[in-house]
Amino acid sequence: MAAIKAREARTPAGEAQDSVRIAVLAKALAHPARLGIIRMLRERQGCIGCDIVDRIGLAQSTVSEHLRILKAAGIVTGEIEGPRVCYALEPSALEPLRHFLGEISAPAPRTNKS
Amino acid sequence: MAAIKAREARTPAGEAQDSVRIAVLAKALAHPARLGIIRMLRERQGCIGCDIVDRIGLAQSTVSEHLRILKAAGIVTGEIEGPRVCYALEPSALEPLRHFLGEISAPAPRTNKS
DNA sequence: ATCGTGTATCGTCGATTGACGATTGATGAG
DNA sequence: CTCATCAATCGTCAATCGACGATACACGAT
Repeated sequence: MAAIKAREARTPAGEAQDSVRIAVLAKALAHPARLGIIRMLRERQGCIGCDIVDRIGLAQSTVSEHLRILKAAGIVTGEIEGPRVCYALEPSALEPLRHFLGEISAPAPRTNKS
Repeated sequence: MAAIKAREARTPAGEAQDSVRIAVLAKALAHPARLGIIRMLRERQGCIGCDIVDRIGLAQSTVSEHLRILKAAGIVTGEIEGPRVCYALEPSALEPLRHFLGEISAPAPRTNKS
């Protein structure tokens, strides 16, 4: 997302790459409106269209933008269904973030580093 | 973080408030540098000071800012220890986010709403 | 008391985000 | 065909973010 100039950051390996992926997921969750959309999709699971706009209480274009971000992160999918679109949750997309949270809860990773 | 004008959003209850809290946590994780700091604190768990600056490869002021954000979210604590500061992880602070992730993985909440 | 080291804060800058209205694009109904 | 509806995109604007250097602050050592 910004590449970070990386003065000389020697991040261990593909860890940086992994961090970017997790950061994208976290950023997708970093807005109350998007959390509301996710919660709504969980309740009335399956297809929903413009109902989201009513429920969330933001302009249609704004909601559409939030949906775009969620889709870009892979957290929701949008299947075209006639004139409307059927949005659905894709919980597995959050696996990397879940894994990260699990990691940092672990007491000690037994790292014999330095 | 911006109050959202809330055209008329009738969010169920204190759910909005909860969403804000989770959003703050997610936002704190939404940057590769901050994820790197967290990972670093997990490895060399316990006190660390300016070592972070070296490891991350960003300016000292920038790292300090990231640490401020993490502290504001409650994810890390900074205990003053003589001339330096001892940072430590506070994994429990992420509990709301963890709970949210667990929720949306659940197949169906059996909500008899509308 | 002065110096050096390690942190925090300030001020600035460009880039990004979030919100909106207006417009455009599909698609099914009449 | 024409119309209505729903979704996506465009353009704009204020606010926030992320990075930096410079400066101020705190404390231990000399």
